[in-house]
Amino acid sequence: MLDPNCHTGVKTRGIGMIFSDGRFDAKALLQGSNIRPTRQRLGLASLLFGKKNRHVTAEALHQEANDRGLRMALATVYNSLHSFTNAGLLREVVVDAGCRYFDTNVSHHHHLLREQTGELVDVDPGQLEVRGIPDLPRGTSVSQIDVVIRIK
Amino acid sequence: MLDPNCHTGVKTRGIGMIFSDGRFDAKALLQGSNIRPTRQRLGLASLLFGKKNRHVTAEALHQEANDRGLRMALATVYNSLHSFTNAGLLREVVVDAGCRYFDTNVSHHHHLLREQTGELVDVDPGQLEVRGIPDLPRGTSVSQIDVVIRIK
DNA sequence: CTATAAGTTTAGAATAATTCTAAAAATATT
DNA sequence: AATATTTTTAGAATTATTCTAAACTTATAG
Repeated sequence: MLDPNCHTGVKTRGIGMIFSDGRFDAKALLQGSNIRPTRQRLGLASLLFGKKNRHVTAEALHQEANDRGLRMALATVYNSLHSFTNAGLLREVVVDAGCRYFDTNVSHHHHLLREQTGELVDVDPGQLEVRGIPDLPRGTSVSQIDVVIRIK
Repeated sequence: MLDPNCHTGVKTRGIGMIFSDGRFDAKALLQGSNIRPTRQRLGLASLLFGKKNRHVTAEALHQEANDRGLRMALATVYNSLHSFTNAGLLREVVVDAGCRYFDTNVSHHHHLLREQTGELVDVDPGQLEVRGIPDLPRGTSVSQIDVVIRIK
């Protein structure tokens, strides 16, 4: 049986971004999505896609970049998150009316939210099933179904 | 079979808030929840609970109140929405990272969101079923499960 | 009823997250 | 190398919301 976390395994993002030593090729990933591999974007891509299934806010990612010595403006983090999202490398998850979360897992899945900490955990759609989708208004179609399990 | 909209029928909010002519007694509702029936709160309660299953933002409700000649500050709308929510008369629905929606249907149910318009429609939990809740971290429990069907 | 206490409303300031602006810097193309 | 295009940036602007403290309303006590 597959590891549930494999849904967004690095491999799903294209070919040629893993070095033989296992390191991650951010440059190939960005170029494969027609995003210029600038210093800032490469740094952010490494932070985001070097590990599995991350959920970040712009603020937190900016902080993390800074902690690693990657100096850049917060606006650049926002710009990059939006570029990555438009390219399909990230998707936004709505779990909080106060700020935006971006998820490196772009395949269909759901979330478990620890309300105390704001921590998000992916839930495999093979495990969690939604049945009984209602009739939709004429001329509309489902664009996405999100399930959020809030725990405390 | 029950009307799905009946879940938050006015009756579920307590006794004594419907006049014999069908009009809605906002004062009794608020008093029953230990909320002082001020002019502003009475006006907002009438707008909110006089009809079934409403989904409002503070801005929109403020606008609506103004249009009906109920003059009040936007801060009062926020205060009232929070009071009502704390009293269990409303619940917040998270479907947008940009602003807060409040739902007059406080019973367990789900939502259909028309992405084009921002319009929310309740989905009865008897109709839509979620199966396969994953194991939770030790010491935690489910506080709520939200399903949002986004349509376009 | 009045006086007093308690709670509410309000305008405007403050905050938080995000987006915008336009000039400087980096990257790509000729 | 020169030029064109795109990106980054600091700081201003915007949006939604919360805070503040003075004025006002409502409730309670005498």
